[in-house]
Amino acid sequence: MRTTKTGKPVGRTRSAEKHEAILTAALELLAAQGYVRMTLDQVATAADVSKSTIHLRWKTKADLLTAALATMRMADVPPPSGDIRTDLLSILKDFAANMERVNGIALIGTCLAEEAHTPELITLLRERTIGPRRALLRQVLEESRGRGEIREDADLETAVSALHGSYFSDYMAGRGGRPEWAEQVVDFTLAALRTSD
Amino acid sequence: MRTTKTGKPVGRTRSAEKHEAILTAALELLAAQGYVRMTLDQVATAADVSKSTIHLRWKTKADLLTAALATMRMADVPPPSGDIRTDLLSILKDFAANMERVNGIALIGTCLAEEAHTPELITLLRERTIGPRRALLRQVLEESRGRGEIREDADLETAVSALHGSYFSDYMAGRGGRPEWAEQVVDFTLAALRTSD
Amino acid sequence: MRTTKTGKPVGRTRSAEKHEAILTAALELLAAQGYVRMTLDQVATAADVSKSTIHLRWKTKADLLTAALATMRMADVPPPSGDIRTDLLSILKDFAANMERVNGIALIGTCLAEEAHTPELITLLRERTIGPRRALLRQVLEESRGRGEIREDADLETAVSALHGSYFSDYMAGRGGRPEWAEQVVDFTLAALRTSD
Amino acid sequence: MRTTKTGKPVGRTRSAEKHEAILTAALELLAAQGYVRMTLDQVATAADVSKSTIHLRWKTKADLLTAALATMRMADVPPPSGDIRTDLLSILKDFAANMERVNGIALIGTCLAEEAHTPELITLLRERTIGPRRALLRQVLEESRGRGEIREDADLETAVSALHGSYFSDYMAGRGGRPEWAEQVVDFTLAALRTSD
DNA sequence: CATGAATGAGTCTTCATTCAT
DNA sequence: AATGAATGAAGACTCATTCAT
Repeated sequence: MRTTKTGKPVGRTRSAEKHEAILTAALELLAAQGYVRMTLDQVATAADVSKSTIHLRWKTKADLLTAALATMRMADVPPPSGDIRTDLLSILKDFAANMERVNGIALIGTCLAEEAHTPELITLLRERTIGPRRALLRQVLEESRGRGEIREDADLETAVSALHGSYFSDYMAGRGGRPEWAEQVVDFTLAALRTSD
Repeated sequence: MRTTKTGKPVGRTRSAEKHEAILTAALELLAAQGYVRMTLDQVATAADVSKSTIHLRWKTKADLLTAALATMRMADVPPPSGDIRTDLLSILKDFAANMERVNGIALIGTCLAEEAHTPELITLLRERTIGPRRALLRQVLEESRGRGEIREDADLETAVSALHGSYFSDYMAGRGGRPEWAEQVVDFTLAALRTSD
Repeated sequence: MRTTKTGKPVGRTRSAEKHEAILTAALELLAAQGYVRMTLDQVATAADVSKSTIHLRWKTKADLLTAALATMRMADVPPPSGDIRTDLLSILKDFAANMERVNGIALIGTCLAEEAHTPELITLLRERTIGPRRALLRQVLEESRGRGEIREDADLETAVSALHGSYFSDYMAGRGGRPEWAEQVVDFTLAALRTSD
Repeated sequence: MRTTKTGKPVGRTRSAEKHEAILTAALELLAAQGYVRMTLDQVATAADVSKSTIHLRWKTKADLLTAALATMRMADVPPPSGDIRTDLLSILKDFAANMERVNGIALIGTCLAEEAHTPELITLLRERTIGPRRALLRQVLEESRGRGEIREDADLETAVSALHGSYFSDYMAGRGGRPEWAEQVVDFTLAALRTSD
């Protein structure tokens, strides 16, 4: 963008509200409709913007949706308490809440389904949400191991996969949304990890 | 195949072949392209059939895909050996092989993404593949518990979710396809379940 | 196209009327609007056909217009009389009549303007109309030379260009459509060619 | 360039540069793309100006292109030598050179194709380039006739059309760009015009 | 004056579905 | 039963033009 000598941008400035409204609408519609079914018309209407305004900022539909996904970020998790059970629970409950808030299952479904055509989607999801979430879990486990609460030779990565993955297996099996889920999987995991004394 | 009273197959032999060819093509394309991207033209071409022939048997695209998904069945798993570790491994490895063979992740992604528009898809998947697979796992665990190898109060359903779900978490995290996966998650699970003595 | 054993085409047969109506409409609109301005909607409406029907037969707009141009053919010119002046006149008058009937100037203009983007157009025009027309003229000249009415060393190709080209120069100069044109250019040409004795 | 009474250039020097840059870019793009295909964005980019700056000076696309065409002028032809053959050749060669330099065929094609929608274009072309070029030719012929080298009753206008028009016929026939063209058509024309003695 | 944002109208093309043979 | 033609309803993207800064 060109600027004047004083650094002020020349011409009319791009509306930040519109920008955000578009991305928000796009993300919601992506979750609700899936990549292909979602139309730019819908986004334009939802964001109260003309279709051309969207194209002005993102050249293609794929670009828009990539940008929309890139805005996704994990919500903040309370700081670790030092108690492994408490901390794992708090991460998983936040995870579940997040998934429900943004219709995460559908979003993930779309990204998986689109992998062959638009691989950026699942990559972004991985970087922005899946990776960080798993990292949080792993960190709690490592610290606990540092405190000697967990067996030295425990396979923490597998523990993370169990904690995180059981959510999806449950959803697919039709037992998603159970409030006990977090407690159950945490206790199960701890049983596998704890130093046997 | 239907037969007449005399045992001779009814006239529409040719039709039955087409029937199957269509369903097979539809399933493959569903996994490869996703629900919306897959077109009836593609199915028709792949099945070497006219588009009208498809519509003759299934009124709509959704009907066809529902039928296609309904044909999915778990491949046969070797009979239980009685050793819990062996049996769980054999089930999980068969599961992973299956997923790769039919591009299962993409298929599941599509069904999840489409849940709002075509809920039959995920339902079918659940009934035909997810449910049975989980049932197999559960059965092995229960029998082992019957033999006293597993704690009486063990949460078997959560164990199943961990075994099954870790596959998805791994995939999403970009660590799918690892051959060690099955061993690792089985050993992790057994550590949680075994009677501590 | 697949056919039955008896050679009869299978399924509904493609309407020859529609086919022709589309091509006719396309050619007319091409002349009236030019390549880019002409829309498939206009063609569909003019031919009383759905847009999809057009796409069923021609994959793209360029394909359609190429096909439309390819249908162009010179109208029939009366058989040569043996008198050079009569024959040249008859060819040129037919040429002028044709040009007016199909709005040839606009058509040629479009093909020239599109040369960079759709070179097939001018090529087709050349093969179907310009080339044959010039060939007719040349043939009359050659036969006349054979009869000794024209100088042996006369540059017939240049004569053809003068006869044919003066039409365009006149049009561009704003003196198109003059009924005397043909006589004048023929007499001029003959003056250049005749054996001086 | 305009100047104040004191001879100092008027303030909008910068503006005048832009003005010219726009017109130049427009003319080039008109020849390269044709009326409809050429976009104001392309012009703006080529002229290093914003689209709005264009609209500030010309209300519509048609206005701009009309103005652009109006800037066209024949390049200067060397002063007549008094020898008819030499002078005709020099005019025609300059003509051909011009046509190639500005992609004149495409430009003319566009103007002809657009005649129905934007008749100003061909009118301008006629006034600025075709007319003057033909006038040059005619003048040489008339002077030659004045010197008695050409028959009194010769049809000079037709001669001009032959000289000028053969260029287009040749181009359309696929024999454009031949260096001999000018000589051939001049000699042909002179053969028709010369006083037979 | 000059710029960039914003937009509405329009265009080609695709596709599930219905018709005619 | 099976085929291919025909279609209406969309959808992504483009562009001349108008606004706001």
